[in-house]
Amino acid sequence: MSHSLGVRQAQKQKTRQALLDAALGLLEEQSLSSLGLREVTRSVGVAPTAFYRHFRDMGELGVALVEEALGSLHVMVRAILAEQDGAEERIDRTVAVVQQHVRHHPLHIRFVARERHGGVRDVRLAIAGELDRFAEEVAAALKSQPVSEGWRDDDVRMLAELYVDRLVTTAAALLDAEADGAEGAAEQVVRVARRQLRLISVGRRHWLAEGRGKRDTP
Amino acid sequence: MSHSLGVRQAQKQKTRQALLDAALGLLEEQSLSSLGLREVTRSVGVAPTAFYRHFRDMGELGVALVEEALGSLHVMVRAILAEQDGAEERIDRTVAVVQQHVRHHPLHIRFVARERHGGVRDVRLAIAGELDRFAEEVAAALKSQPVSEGWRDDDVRMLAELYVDRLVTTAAALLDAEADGAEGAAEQVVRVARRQLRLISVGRRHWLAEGRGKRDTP
DNA sequence: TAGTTCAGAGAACGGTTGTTTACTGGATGA
DNA sequence: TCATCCAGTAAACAACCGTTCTCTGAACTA
Repeated sequence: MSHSLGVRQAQKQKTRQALLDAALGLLEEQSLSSLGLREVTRSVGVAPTAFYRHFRDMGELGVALVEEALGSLHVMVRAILAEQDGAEERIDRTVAVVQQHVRHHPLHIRFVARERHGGVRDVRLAIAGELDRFAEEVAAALKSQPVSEGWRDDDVRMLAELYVDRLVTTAAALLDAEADGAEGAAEQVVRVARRQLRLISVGRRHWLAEGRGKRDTP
Repeated sequence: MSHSLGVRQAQKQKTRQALLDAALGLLEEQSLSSLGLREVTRSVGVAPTAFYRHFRDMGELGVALVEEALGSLHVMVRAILAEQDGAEERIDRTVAVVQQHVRHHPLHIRFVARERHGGVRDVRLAIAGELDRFAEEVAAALKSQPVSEGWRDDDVRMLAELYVDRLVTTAAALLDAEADGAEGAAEQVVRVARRQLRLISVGRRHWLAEGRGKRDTP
């Protein structure tokens, strides 16, 4: 893969990225369905009509932002689950990675949290699809752990979704905590998140002995 | 409390409610920050200026909608937690109540899910405050259960937040499931939610023996 | 009954929006 | 070198927005 993109294509991708960046910045304090095309182009410093050279409408830009924001999740899950430490340490590492991810990409996290149930259909679907893929990866990773021996596949999946939702919620809470002045707020969120994951982990270890059985083996 | 409201006040509250209802309906397919004042009044059939007799701006209407949507949560939690059945049956009842609540007030649920991280600050704060109160009630109810003996207060609170988040997430998922054609989708969401709550419940019962201790009693 | 209050109507304002149409001028490739 | 392509420009459009000001008439109060 050479860097031969041509001056033409290179410049185009440059302004395309500028549009994405400008939109992401403006979306810190409003939602996608209220963000205007002109607002974005004005922020970049190009003519309104230039927008159409890159996106059909704001919805399409939103979908592009989803890929940009959630594409890096996959390397993240691998980084976490590759570790061979104990469950306790892995939980701490997981929360730490989430916290540092929020610190490095606050706007992306904000965007996803906001538009996950937002007013633009295509964007909602894109986020749902991406989170679904993410949950599937987590499920695969969980399944290969010794603790999951004897688990039904859909139970593993159920657990994975529980984890994913918790991580997303934690990320959103961290964002609010770090934004809203209070000093120890972020640390408080981290501590609660750790204990919640730990409790889920405890439930996981006792699932087969106690949680199941009751319904399936009469 | 007599019904002496006066014809004047009665009529005013009537159109105020009409504005709220119309807004809630329009918010099914867009977010609050993109909903226009004129759009709402047009939907009701009154002049745009009449809006100001009831709300300063759309944000204020949004806050009113939050109270309307989340005010009924408190009777809900009491209804669920008042039951004296086993943990298993209580979980099934809880999910059933959530499902029926979603069916009866889909627009309210949609609104809360969407604006919880939406673009209007005051509305976000109102929702956060209401959910906080809700979590506090759940915590109080959990604390009075035998299983919580020996639990630290902030651990109970941590568990309560875990439950509340799960219920909110489940409600939103149910909404999407019932909207998006597929027949068994809602039932699938219900089954997963039940098992997730059950797993958390298992973790809860083994928390003191295994989850704690490790950190606090060396 | 006479005077006051006030929810809602009506018209007008300056400003912003998305989209169309026609254009320019530098990169591109034969 | 020269014709082609195409990212970005410029102007104009009708439609919509939030907000202000003035007015009306029915419900209130004294």
